[in-house]
Amino acid sequence: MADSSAVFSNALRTMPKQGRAVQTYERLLDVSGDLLAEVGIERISTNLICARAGMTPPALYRYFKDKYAVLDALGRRLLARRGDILTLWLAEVSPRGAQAMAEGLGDVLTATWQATLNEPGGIWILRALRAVPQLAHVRAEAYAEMTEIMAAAFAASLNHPPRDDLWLRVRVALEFAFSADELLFEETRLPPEVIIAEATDLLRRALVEPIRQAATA
Amino acid sequence: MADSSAVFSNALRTMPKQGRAVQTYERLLDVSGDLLAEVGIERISTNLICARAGMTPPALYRYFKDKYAVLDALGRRLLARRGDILTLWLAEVSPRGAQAMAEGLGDVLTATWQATLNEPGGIWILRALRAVPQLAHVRAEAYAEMTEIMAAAFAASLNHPPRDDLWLRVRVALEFAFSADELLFEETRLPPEVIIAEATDLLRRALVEPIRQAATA
DNA sequence: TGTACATCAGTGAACGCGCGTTCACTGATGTAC
DNA sequence: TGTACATCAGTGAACGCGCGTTCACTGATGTAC
Repeated sequence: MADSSAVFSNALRTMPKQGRAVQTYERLLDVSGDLLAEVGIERISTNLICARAGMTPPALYRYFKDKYAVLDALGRRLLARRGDILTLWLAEVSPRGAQAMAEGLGDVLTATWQATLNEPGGIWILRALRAVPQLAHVRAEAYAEMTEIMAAAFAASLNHPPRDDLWLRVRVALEFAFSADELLFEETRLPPEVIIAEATDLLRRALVEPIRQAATA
Repeated sequence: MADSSAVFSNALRTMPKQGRAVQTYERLLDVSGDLLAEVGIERISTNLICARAGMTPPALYRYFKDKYAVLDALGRRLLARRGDILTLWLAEVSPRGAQAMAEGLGDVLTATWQATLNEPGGIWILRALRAVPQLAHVRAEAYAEMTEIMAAAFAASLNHPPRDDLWLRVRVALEFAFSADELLFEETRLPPEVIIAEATDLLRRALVEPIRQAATA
């Protein structure tokens, strides 16, 4: 499912070839995620990452061109996982029509949230991607791609509503949906199920129903 | 309108007293915003801010306890301006009922977006507030407060729908609404009016209509 | 209105520290015969 | 199956630079009489 050209940026130096190297590579990313949560984007450093990973700096620079390449790879890895969830879900549910999609909305929101929860520093990676100018394009491209996939799935499962309108509607809905993630991490006084239920309800009203109406009108 | 306890954090060292000092203080914040957009949150530095502002570091440390106090103040200033817009709008429109609020939704979205546009580095300030652990609470508190105000206005102008449900609905809607800002800055291929119209439509369906139904049911 | 003094606003120069990154190297793993 | 060699994976130690912050100071503004 994961397209390797999306997962690995060209900012990488050497691809890990041996099993041991792959472990090192993944470990550096995991540690980076943890540190992003602990010390934040403007305190994290390559030296710190290496120390925490039990390695020396040249080990990092073997795989990553520079500091931003680490964050770039970290972001792509998480976005690819989130993207896979959406793609899998669409493949499963979109042949069954808009009704099924409306009903499954809560599931996919939950699954996406869980993927971010399971990723070391998950939410902090998403936030860093937004806040660092050098990395913003990674998020932008991933979201544009997801919009494309989702709009195509909607168009296919309905009576072909106007293409551009649909694209924009899906784009806005996707942005709304992913901002629910943010809420889930921030608003910890409320149980996640309640927040997800609420967000799902809003999205259903906002996205799915209008499209169904447009299709049957 | 602006509550000074919200605008000025206690991380400030000395309050500016003379007119010249106020100018210096505001100038440091403006420059910080610009630099946030130019070099990003993890490249900005106190030395850089001072150099760009045509001052020396001790001038900055006269007013700000440390580097985070600058970003804290910068964030509070922008959030206060955005909050004022919401408060003013609610005061004007909420006495005229839910219908008027639904109709004015596009206006307040536009005004909030404009406020961020006019602020040096506006969108980058919002992003930085999210991405830096030490600052995240500033945004969280401001949004919680806005939710309170907005929920109160809705409750007052309707037949008192259940308090907790309403709070959550408004909280989610607010998060959605502010994520539209992000979209406006990111998706520059589309004209802003189109994005705002779309976001407004989704929010109307998501927030205002359900509450009206709940109130009349 | 002028002067003496107190307070406010900013400068010049530097501090120690950790940053991102690299050089020259050693040890571990895979491959050919 | 054993050995020789090539390639891959990582280490040790350090570099120059800019970071956040401070000390002791000078100049600008306000205030009392």
